[in-house]
Amino acid sequence: MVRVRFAPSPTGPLHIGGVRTALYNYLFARKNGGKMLLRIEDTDQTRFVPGAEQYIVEALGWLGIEFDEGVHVGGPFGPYRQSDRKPLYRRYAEQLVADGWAYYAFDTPQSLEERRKAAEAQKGTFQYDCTTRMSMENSLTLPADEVRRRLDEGQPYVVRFKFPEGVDITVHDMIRGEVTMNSRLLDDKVLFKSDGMPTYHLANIVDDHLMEITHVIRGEEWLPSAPLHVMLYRAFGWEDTMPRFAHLPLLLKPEGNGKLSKRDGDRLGFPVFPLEWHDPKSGEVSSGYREQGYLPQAVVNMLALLGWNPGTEQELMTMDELVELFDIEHVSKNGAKFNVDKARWFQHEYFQQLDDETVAAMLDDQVRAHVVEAGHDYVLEVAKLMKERITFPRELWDTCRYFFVAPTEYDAKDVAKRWSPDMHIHMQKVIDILDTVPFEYDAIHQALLEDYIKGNGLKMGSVMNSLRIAVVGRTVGPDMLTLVMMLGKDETIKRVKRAIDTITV
RNA sequence: GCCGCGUUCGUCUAGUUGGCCCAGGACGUAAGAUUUUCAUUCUUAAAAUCGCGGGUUCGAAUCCCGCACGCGGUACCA
Repeated sequence: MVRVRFAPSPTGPLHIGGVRTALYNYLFARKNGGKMLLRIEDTDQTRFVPGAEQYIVEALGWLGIEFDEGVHVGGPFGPYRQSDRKPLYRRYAEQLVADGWAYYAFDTPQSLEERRKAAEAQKGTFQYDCTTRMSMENSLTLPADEVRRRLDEGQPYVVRFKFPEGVDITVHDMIRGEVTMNSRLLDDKVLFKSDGMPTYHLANIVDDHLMEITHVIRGEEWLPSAPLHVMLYRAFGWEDTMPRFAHLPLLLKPEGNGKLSKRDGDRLGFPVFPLEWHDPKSGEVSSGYREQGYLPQAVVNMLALLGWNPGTEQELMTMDELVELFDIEHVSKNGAKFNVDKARWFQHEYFQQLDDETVAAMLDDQVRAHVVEAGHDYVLEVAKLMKERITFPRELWDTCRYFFVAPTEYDAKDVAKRWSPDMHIHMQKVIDILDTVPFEYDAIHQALLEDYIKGNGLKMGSVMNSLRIAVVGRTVGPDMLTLVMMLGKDETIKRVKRAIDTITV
């Protein structure tokens, strides 16, 4: 039975790279008929941000990434929040010490800092490892009774992993193959902090083991510490049930280099967060995909293809199709630069798939927000007609407004281009035609386009676009006569009259 | 510095066992068609000496070695 987990730290809003990690875990679980769980890794009390956990749950819910177990839905392996599991970790740390895999260290942050400074002064770096541990204050160098005494006195200590010297540790990564590192270069990582909380490394291994996780799919930033994790499984004697690892490539900035960071989003004009985030401390607001009007399916599809592809030329996939097609072996090894244009394209594609009724409802909301008087009952018709030129819901009002309110000003450039001095005469003729000819599409088409414009050798582009300026305010929009039919005779004539009176060339 | 990972059109990528690749698709860009306009749509084009340099081979993007560059890690953060 496949069991995977998404294990974010509640230190702020969920980054879009984290969302992708969650998505890949989800796709992998579903594809293999396994379980997906959400575990909150809040072992760093100093970085805890209120609301972050709720944000994570809400964001993933919005995107349709569902969990079988987790902090918000419960489950047989709970609790799923590491702070709620706090009492459990000390025992494991002590077991490691008892078995000789770890030791107590009493070095203060200041003394550690001094060692680092001293090393730096000699152009070296200090690392707490097999070469230095015997010159530090720990249970390896202190007499046993002294260690006992300090512990009994309640002196602050940490538990460090005692990396065996000179062993090659190989991590079998599902995406990268074998990655080998020598323990000589690895440092004695703190497993248990002086505040009584475990570090990521300890908590992660203990919980993954206890929760019977079979596959760990996480960001590439964890690859360097993967050997430590492998060693921990060995030290605990859990190597036979050790999960398989997959380290995902990072999401990079669109320009330049480097990891996509929280600041890049608004600077570059696209969100890096799924949902808008209001920082409780600074009050700073970061935009979110949802608030920008992105459809969750578009975000999911776009994210899925950033670092993975089905091996075919298919690019548009529903969540179900992604589940069906997903294959961790097809995840690429190199980092992917985030591309805003592609994100917009996905959004446009998915917006087009929306029901006319759905789009109409969105439009209706915006119309109500802008127009005081009621009386426009063709919202659905407008939605049908205008949908294809919309990417985001928020564009609805701006591109459709002339269906609901008459223009109050006329685009100067368009006027200069299309409204010739004799246009007042032609527009007056348009009014006459509308007034006398039966108000039907074909009849007006015949009278205006065929008989008047073509019959008199006038320029179609000039006259029709001037009419458009009069009715719309500028030279954009759908078929002119369709628009006129929708607005009705009176409203159209009113608008043309006003244009004649207002526009001076 | 040290360790690790990576490197195919501007971007995301196809290319899994070397020949069907003088490298395919998509986004974006350009041109054209359609539309009375704009957008949509459609067609076409430009765009990668496969990071560089060696090698192996009849033949390499694909295998080997070296180098360069980028990124990640190097915290009592995750």
